[in-house]
This record gives sequence, structure tokens and C-alpha cells, in this order.
Amino acid sequence: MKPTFYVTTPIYYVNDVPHIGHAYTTVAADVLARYKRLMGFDVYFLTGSDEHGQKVEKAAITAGETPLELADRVVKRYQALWERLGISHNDFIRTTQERHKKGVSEIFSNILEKGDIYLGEYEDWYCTPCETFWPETQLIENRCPDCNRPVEKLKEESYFFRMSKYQQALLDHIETHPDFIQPKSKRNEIISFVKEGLRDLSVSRTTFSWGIPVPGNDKHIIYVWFDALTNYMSALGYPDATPEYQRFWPANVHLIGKDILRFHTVYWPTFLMAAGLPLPEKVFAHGWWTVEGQKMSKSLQNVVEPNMLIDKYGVDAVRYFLMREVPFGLDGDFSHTALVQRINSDLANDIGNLLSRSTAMAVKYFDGVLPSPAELTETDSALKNKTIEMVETVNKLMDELAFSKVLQTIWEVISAGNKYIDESAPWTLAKEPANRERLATVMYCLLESQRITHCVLSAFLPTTAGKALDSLGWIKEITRENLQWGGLSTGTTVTKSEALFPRIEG
RNA sequence: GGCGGUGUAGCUCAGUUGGCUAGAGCAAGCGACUCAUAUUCGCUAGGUCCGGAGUUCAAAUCUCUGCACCGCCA
Repeated sequence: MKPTFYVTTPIYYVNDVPHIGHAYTTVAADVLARYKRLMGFDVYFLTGSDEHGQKVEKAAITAGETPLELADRVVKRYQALWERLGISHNDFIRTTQERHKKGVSEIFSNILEKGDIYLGEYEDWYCTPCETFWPETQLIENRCPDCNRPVEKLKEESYFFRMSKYQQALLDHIETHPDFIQPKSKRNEIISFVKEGLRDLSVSRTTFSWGIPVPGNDKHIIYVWFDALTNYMSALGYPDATPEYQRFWPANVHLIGKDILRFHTVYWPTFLMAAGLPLPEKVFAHGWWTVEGQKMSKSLQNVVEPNMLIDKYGVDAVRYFLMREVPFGLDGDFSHTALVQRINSDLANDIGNLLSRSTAMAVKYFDGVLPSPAELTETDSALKNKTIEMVETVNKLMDELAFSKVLQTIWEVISAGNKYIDESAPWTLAKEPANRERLATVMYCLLESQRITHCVLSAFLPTTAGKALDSLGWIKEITRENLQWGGLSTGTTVTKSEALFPRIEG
């Protein structure tokens, strides 16, 4: 039986327009999913949409449609984008689906029965026009921070989750599972937050109706985060003991943006503890993208639209840039010049040109028929060993989700390949028939190194890797076993590759 | 205000438990090759390792202090 791997992205809010941040999380999850699959894991990769809440309800009213109609309409934006980005998710959950509502109701009832959800009263400052509660600290001169109108103190009946009860248990868990929250800086933030004390959490609302009702009391709608977080289990079939639920829960990793860290590392685990369910193994919070040095915002009109990037630069270039430019976990800056720089330098000049010159020589000197290698010299072995070591290093770095370092490691082999050609000077060998065997060995090592490289790279650049492997005459499946040296067999047809990535001038 | 982090070549950053002339990539300059998407390869960069004090045979790496920036919480 294959080992399993369960990776998730957050479910994205249907009321938002997909931007580079959404694409970032999802591409990262896809890279991880693809990599684990080729390493022999049975992977479940989940993404989806968050469709409940007051904002959706209001937007629907404004647009003159039902909330579900609105959700049906705009969820397609995400689905279409994932299609274009080559996202290989196994499942797409929508919080309006029956399977999800069932899971949420069940876990809520479960905790309610155990007594860790109780009915109480919520009291805070309320802005009637906005239908929103505000804590006193967020008020601006005793007025609503959104609309600047006066607010009033209001009491509302609300269900509360006894989060305070789980403070110590959560701290203990974080303590005994050093990798539970990553990166480390975020882990420290959460530890200090929890140590300051957890208060019970209001987990129901009565000011709007678009959501999942509290079981047995439909006046109350279940709090959106309680609703949303449960998607990670409801998608697998929870509360039913489906094969998926039994095999894949708990998740190996929840990938999230740093803005929703607390929900995933404080709320979610304590909900699960209360329900007596196992906790996810890891929550990894990545950073934010600025754009041309500035914070992304609607008012600045600098929101980067992923579809536009794909149109302009191609899917794999975008995927590469997102994974390579910034260490996963830190903030980064997106700029067109940086992207073009990466494309020209790393993709066109390094990897693209390497394949181009290599396959051109194979065609020129051996009519595209892969020759068999003779005994390897020191130079050949150096390239071979570097390639083999790269595969091992990548595997370690992937477990740390160090995508940028993985790509750097792969690029060291690309560079070694270019250097190997210059040192071996095949064009000189080709002039002398006596060097035929030597030339054959060089060509073999050169192409085999790239075959392995592109197999590994298929997790990041699926389309490009496919093209490259085609021109190398590799038609087999990419598996862990096939990452070993010696996969290309003599006699294979090699064809001159098209430019994998044309240079972008100007 | 509380807690935590960062400050190293033009830019982005590496620098294990303190130890040879402080490194990488990109950018820039010079040279070489010609198989290749004028691509690649080699060489070059004289940086107060934020400032100051201290510990030590020895500190970018430890201690104290000052400055600047950032994050979380309040």
C-alpha cells in the first residue's frame, strides 16, 4: 500500500477576485502534490471556495441574485484560473455543498454535546447600518471604522466555544511538535499569543442568515471560520468513515497565507481537540507579495491578475518565478523586470539553452540516435554524482517546503551541465574519428543528467518538463525509480528541442 | 507599551556549536570558445560585516548599550 499525503490550500472567498496571492498558495500546493505523487505517494490535494457569510449575502442582494447564484457564478473564476495554472487538485470543495454542511453540523453538535460549546451572551459595540460588531479598541472616536457612523452597545445571544479550556493542551502540543507551525518566526508569534491567554470564542451569529444554521437553533448561523476550517475534513467525507477520511486525515500540511495563521493554529486545533479528533501535522504560513515595491491594494489598482501574467509570460514562467524568487515563508516583491530577469537568465539562458545545445549536438553528431557510453572519466562522474546528489537534496528540501532552495539546487546541476560541455568541447571531439567513443560518452552523460533534472522539475514546470523529456526521447512515466542514473537507453531518438523559453527582449 | 525579529559587496541574500586572506546569485568590467535561444565558460569586484563598549589568544558570529527598520500582541 502506498504511503499517503494530504495537502490543502485555504478555501478562497468567492467575493474576492483571484490575485497573485491566491495563485501563490495554490501553485505551492500543486508543486508539493506533484512531487509527492512522483515519489510514490497516494496524494490527496484539496482546494475549494468559501461561500458563506455576510459579505456574500450583501453582494448578492446588490447584484439582484441569490447568494448561491452569485457563488455559482464567481467560483468559476477560481476554477478557470486553476485550470490555466495547471493545478492538479483531486477535489474542489464548496462550503455550500451538502457534504460540507453535514460535516460542519456534525462537528458543531459533537462539541455542543460534550459541553465545550455553550449558549451565552455577546456584548460589544454595534454598528446597525453595517450590521457589524466592533471591539472598543477598533472604534475611531466612538464611531464605526467602516462608515464613521455612531455605534451602540449591544448584547446578542451567541454560542461560545470553550477555547480557554484548551490553552495548555495547545501549548503542550506546539511544544512537543516543533514542526507543527512553520516557519519558526510564526511559531513564536503564536506561542506568545496563546500564552497571553485564550478567551472563549463566539462561534455563532444572528445578524445575517447566509450560512450553516446551528443544529437545533436556526436563529443562529455558525461562525464563518468554524464553517470554513471544517472543509479540510468534510471534503474527505467526515463524519462518515469513508475510505478517504480514514486514509487521509489528519492532513500532512495546510498551506496558508500568514494573515490566517491564528485561525489555523489556534482555533482549528482547539476545535479538533474538543471534538476528540487528531490534529494536522503541519501548518505552513507563507508571506505576502508586494507589487513593484508597493503593497497590493484595490485603491492603488496594482493588483496583479494571474491570467494576465499567464497570457504575457506563459504558465511555467509564472510558476517558476513564484517558487524561485522568494524563500517560502518570507514576503517578496513582484515586478515585471524581476520576472523578465528570471525568465531570460534562469529559464532561457540556463536551462533552455542547455537543452537546445545538447540536443542539437546529439542530432548533429549522432543523427539523433543516443549512443552508449564508454567508461566514465572523472569529469563525467562529477556530473553524474552531482545529479544524483541533487535528487537526494531536493527530497530533503521538499519536506521543508523550501521551494526556492530546491530550485537553486536543481540549477546547480544545470550550471554544471553547461560547464561540462565547455570542458568536454564536443565540437573538438567530433573533428577526430578516433574520439568517437569519448564523444558518445559525453553526449550520454549530458543528456542523462538533463533527463533526471527534468523529471524532478516536472513538479514545478509540468509543461516544460514534458517538452524537454519528449525531445530527449523519454516516454516512460516519471517515478522515483526512474530518477536513478542510467534511465536513458541506447538507441533512443533524440530530437532538437524548440526554445523552451524564448528570450524576452526590451 | 509588552514580546520577538532584522540590519553583511550596487541589488537579493548565505554565513553550523566564535577561528585560515568574509561567501553565492544577479547587475557591471575584461578575456575565451562556437555546439546553442549573441547563448555558455573563465577572471575581476578592494564591502566601517548598522554605531559604540566589553569578554577572548581569536568575533560578522558571545555580552552590554545606542540607532534604524519589521512582525505579533495590547
